[in-house]
Amino acid sequence: MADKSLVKIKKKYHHGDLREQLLEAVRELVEKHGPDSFSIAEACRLAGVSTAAPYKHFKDRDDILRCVALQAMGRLRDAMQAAADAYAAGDPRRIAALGQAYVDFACSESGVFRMMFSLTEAHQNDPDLTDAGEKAKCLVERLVAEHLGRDPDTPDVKLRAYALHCFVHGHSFLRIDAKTPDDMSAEAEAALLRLVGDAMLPQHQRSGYTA
Amino acid sequence: MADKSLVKIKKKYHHGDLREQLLEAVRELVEKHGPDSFSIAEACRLAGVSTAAPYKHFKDRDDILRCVALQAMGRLRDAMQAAADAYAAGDPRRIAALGQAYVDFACSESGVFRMMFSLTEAHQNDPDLTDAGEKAKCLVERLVAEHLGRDPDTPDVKLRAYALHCFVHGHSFLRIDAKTPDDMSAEAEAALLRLVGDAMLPQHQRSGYTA
DNA sequence: CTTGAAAGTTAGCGTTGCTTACATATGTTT
DNA sequence: AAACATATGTAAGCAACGCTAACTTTCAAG
Repeated sequence: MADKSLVKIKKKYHHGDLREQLLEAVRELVEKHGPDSFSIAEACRLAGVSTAAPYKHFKDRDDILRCVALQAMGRLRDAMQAAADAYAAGDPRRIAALGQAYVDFACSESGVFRMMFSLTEAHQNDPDLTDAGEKAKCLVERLVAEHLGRDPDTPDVKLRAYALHCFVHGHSFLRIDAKTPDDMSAEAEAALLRLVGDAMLPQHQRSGYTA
Repeated sequence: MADKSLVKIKKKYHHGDLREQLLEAVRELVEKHGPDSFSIAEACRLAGVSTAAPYKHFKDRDDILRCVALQAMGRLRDAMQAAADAYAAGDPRRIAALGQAYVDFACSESGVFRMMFSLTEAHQNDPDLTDAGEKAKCLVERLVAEHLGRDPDTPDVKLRAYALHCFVHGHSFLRIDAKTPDDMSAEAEAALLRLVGDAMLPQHQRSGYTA
């Protein structure tokens, strides 16, 4: 019997760590039941706490989702950074690894990934979220610029970085929606990333790497 | 005072056209309040009907969303077909127009577009929806094959068609999430589509067209 | 006409998000 | 140690929601 929940139910009157435990509970529920059909009440039951308790730590439902999304963006950015760090500057595999990290995150946390991009208008203008998004964009632009051997502020570099983002973003969504052709294999996916990388980053082809 | 609702409230006991009017009401509400925060009850109020009435026409909430999504996919496909038909076979602008139609649909109906791709697992395996998706995919593959002067069943053609789909899909999502760089202008968007088209469809560059 | 199906209604159940009022634990001050 | 302020929990309750059951109205076929 696999109970993989990381949420500990409380023992004492004061939970001690309810805020984090609630976020974790919501994360698990979003992952299990999808972003729409989760309820605060269910998360409370998971944490063994009354349904009014969350409102000592969060403003409302949207605030909880905002925090979960914020944590997720942090994890995504860390994963991308780690993937990029695995290769030296100038190595063309660096960009592919970055994209692969993005896709892998979407697949392994499809619920929260979908949630991150289905937030209400109230969330759209949230400074924390837009900030995290901006940082991720800069990361990609820096790597693309480095890869092309150009300045990150060039319009063309920004456009190419954005195009790559569009691609991995779209592919991520199509994958978790199971709309990718005949359940694409890992090899086919790697080939796809390579094809797009080669097509969008001309420098790629002239380098000495072949992997 | 602009009341753009197309929903007519009922006059007689028997509405006469409740099913379609409900779908229209839901479409408007999804567009106005987002895919998550709409309620059947509100749609009923719009149509001037009791909250129990919808269940004579639909199984449940998910069934309603399924039908709205199905109609939307029809509209999307029509728009893509029309865009493609605007140019002769072999004209490179054809593919760009196809992509532009996809993006335009996403922008003009961002609510339902988002909804189409945030359906529950129950929807994922719905034959009608997967069927509509399959048809759209074939349309793209046919045009890409035609454009490359190759057979639509080539793995490479399918891969390139899928890559293009990923790109426009991702761009659409990023646009309606207002995550596109500095509110990209129409010209910049056209340049983007051209860049990606040129990069992904080598034949493009060798053709005589310059637009 | 009668009658039966189709398509509405009202009433109500259980769940949800959230608020208010109250209870309990913790830490600081005196 | 006593007392208070603060943080954090509970209990009870409201309005809205999705959905069902049972009843009523309309319409069309026989």
